[in-house]
Amino acid sequence: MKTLSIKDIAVQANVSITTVSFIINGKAKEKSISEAVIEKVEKIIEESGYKPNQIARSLRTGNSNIIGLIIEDISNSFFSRIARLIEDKAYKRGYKIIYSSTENSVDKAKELINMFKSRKVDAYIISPIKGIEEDINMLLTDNKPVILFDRNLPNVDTNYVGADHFNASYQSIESFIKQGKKNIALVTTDIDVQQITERYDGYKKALEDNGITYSDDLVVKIHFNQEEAETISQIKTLLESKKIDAVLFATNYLAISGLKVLKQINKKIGDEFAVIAYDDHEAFELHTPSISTVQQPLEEIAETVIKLILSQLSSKTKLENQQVIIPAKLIIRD
Amino acid sequence: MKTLSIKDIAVQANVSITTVSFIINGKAKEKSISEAVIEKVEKIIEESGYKPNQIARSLRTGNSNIIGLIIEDISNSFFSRIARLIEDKAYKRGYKIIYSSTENSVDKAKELINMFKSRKVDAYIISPIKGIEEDINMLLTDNKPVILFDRNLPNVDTNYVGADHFNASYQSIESFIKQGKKNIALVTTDIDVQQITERYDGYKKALEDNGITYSDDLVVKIHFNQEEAETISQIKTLLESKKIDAVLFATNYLAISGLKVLKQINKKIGDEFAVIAYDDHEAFELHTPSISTVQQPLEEIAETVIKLILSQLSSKTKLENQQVIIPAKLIIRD
DNA sequence: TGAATTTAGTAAAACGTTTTACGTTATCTC
DNA sequence: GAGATAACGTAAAACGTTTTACTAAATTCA
Repeated sequence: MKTLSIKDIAVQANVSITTVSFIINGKAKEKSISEAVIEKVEKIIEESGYKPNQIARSLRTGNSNIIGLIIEDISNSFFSRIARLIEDKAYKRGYKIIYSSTENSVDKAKELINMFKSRKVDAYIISPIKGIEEDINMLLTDNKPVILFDRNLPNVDTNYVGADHFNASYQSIESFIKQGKKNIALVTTDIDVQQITERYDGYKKALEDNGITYSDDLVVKIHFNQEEAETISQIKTLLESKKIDAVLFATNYLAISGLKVLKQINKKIGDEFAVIAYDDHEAFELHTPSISTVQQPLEEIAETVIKLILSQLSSKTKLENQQVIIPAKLIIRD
Repeated sequence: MKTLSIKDIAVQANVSITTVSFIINGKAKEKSISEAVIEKVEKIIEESGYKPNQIARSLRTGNSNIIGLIIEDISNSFFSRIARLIEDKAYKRGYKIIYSSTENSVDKAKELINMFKSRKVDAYIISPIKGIEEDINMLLTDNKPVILFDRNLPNVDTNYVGADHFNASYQSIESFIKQGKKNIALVTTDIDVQQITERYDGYKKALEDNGITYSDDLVVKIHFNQEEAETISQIKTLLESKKIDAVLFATNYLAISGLKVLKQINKKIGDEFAVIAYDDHEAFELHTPSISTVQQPLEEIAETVIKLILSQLSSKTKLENQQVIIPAKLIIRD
């Protein structure tokens, strides 16, 4: 069964292809097609179930109604929740999402950008990594809307939406200090992206401002792509050997590993020892005791990203770039 | 900056478009293009950074190297983990994934299938819902490979990959019974999909086989799209009022809500009261005490799905449909 | 009434590829 | 040395749309 084309409809309705095209695209009035013809054609389209070939459309118009979403890892709940929200909102406005995970590999990220480019996606939503600045700049010279989120790139001049990582981290540490904690550790990753370094900077600054000397011994940087067993053993070393009385985990998956360690070594969270995790996770609320977390405003981030994209897509002229920083919320539990 | 086309390359190399096309597609040898020309053209392509326009390619060839993935909800960790695995494996074989969530809406599912169709995706991976049988059958008459996973549709004759939900459920209940439990509840959803009814049937059969009378009072079916607060209150009613000594939760998100209830009403899991959750979740291992779960073989499911897809895509003839049922694993914790 | 305008519609080019069918020359075979 | 084959390559159609520039008839206007 050959699939129908606009030509088949035209033949059946005994009008030209052009006329059908105008009707499909809602330009019938403007192009002064008579009511009678419009109805006839629409009826045929309806009955035959004809659907325009989007590929041909894209080839001709140069756009696709598709937005490309590039994230670190769709199986991380932070990203999958954001993806769902973005998908949802985009869908309501007639846009589809293609997504892919970079797994923090520069090569894969570059490849993804290329693939999206050759598929003519209309806009890009990227949670970027260092090393792809040039590729992004090429998109920008192509006049494609690009929104970075979660992490910013210093050398790229475009839109950015993200949480205020520095202050969230700062406040977390301050809350530890107010509880009288003195030996506050930080478990973070070694990937060199802005939102991670901000969390680190917030940690450091909060200590300084409160007269606590920063010590490298209390910070462990976990290698991104390693096995969880390795991560667990590194965190275990930290938590066992030191007289640490509080820990901030810089990502939710590090916190998960950390909680596993605490269970293994039977170290209890309570008055003697406090924990805060960055990025909420269902496990944290359920944990006994509940784990305090820094909640990113997912809904707001997604909404802002989509709003920026759409306003750019609908505007003829290049809009002013925007940097939207949304406060994160420290949720103290138990 | 206009983007380069194959024509620009041809002009620059002073050969025909055809020749460039043959070289790009590795048909140079076969079409007896000389080594010299090949090298020249490849050099120009390399230097200019030319990338073929996939849209034009798709229009001409009728396929896209894209696989469409339709799932219930990308923010559910079961699906996001499967998606990540599938994406990964597809990517290694040169295929990209477009995904979208149905949110269990028949209309949205139909729309998605249409959109994928008009984008000429090469194959479909679908975690289906009732009501889209006809749409899927149309894909099949179009000779597109379709793999259903997680849930099967009785009236659709195609490939299926999923876990053995009936037995997993049966075994869970049996393990309760072996522990001496008598009043075993089931918390499930009201969506009418195969993998959910199988879990229900396994529950019922295990009770029967062990001489325990089934009671409707011990089963609560949660409406799919409702607010979590509502869900929690329904589960609370169940767990508070009955002398229940064990519960099987039929999905991970129901189990999460259930655990929240237990925390609220301060009911402890232990010798007196046992819990098993379907589909693992990070929260379960961390929970105190750890929660036993039915683990689906994600890796195997993803691998099998991709294997089936690829063998169909590379085969000229229609292959025999396969139904792959993979055992799930009951993990008893603590 | 005849020029101008409006109404109703169409032909054909263009988007960037792949692929079929064909055209030269050079080489081989006997 | 003539016919066949191989080597090297190309022109042009086709994929299914959108859009520009156009035409022919009907209506309006003064």
